[in-house]
Amino acid sequence: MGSKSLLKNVLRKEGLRYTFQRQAVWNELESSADHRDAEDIYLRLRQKKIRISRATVYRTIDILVKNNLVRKMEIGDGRALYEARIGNEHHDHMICLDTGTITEFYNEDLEQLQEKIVIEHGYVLVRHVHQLFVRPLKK
Amino acid sequence: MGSKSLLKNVLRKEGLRYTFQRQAVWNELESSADHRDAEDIYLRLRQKKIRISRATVYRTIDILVKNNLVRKMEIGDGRALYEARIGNEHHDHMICLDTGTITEFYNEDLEQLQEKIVIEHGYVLVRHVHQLFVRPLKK
DNA sequence: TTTTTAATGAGACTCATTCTCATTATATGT
DNA sequence: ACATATAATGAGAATGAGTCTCATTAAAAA
Repeated sequence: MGSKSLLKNVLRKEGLRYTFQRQAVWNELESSADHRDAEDIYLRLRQKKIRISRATVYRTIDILVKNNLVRKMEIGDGRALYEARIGNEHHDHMICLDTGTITEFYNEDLEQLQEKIVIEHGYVLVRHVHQLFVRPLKK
Repeated sequence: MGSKSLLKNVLRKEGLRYTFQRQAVWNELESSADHRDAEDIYLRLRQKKIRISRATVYRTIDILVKNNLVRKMEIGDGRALYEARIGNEHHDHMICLDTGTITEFYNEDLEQLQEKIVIEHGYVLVRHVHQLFVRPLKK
């Protein structure tokens, strides 16, 4: 409900129409905290008997990303993963090379340091990508 | 010369043969400090009348990346850019959204903070991706 | 309701990268 | 040196994520 009007507001603000396909994509992303790729969302919706095409999934995700409802992360294997931003403050990712496990982290000092570095170079920070590729610490 | 034996050593260590195509790719990357993509390297080599195929360029780059002679960075538009690591300490990148200018930066505090965060989560840091997307600071 | 115009779907297309496999070249053993 | 075994290469086909086209469908304005 709240999320329904959230999407509606975004679409209205952008002068776009509210369709059940757009709602379905948003529901799908919003209903799990996972990092999912476009194909995965497409297949799950089809599985749920929702009539939608790949093109619409991609087009809708673009709208959601542009309006900060969804965050995009490129994992380096050619795919992009998406996660809803709902009740989900900013964080970065730690990716385990052994298991593929993705751990979210947030560190205020890190955030401030980035801002500082950028300003020293005469820029303002718009967004950043910060991924730590790790392995389990063995004793 | 020094870089010739550098490559030879890497290939020997990996049990791979030394070929002029592999040398050519390494020369190309090593001779400029730029961030280049595979197609760019391929075209430049062909232009220099060196007989090589795209497949070999990609295959060679993989070897160089795996052996830390070259660093790979994904810029988010589907391509990957490469830069030689020679005489080139670790650094991260600041990418200007207005001009596409890539500025390298390095900050020791940042590096240490990353290590600390990772260890707190029970991991060791293997590598990281840190890109700051920025815009010029207007007065 | 009717009308206008945006959104959708199916599949063609793009573009970076990877794969295949017949041919070529390296390096090892003699 | 020379033959031989086998790794590397090249040409182009294949892949795969994502984008585009355009005829059809459906919002929502009137």
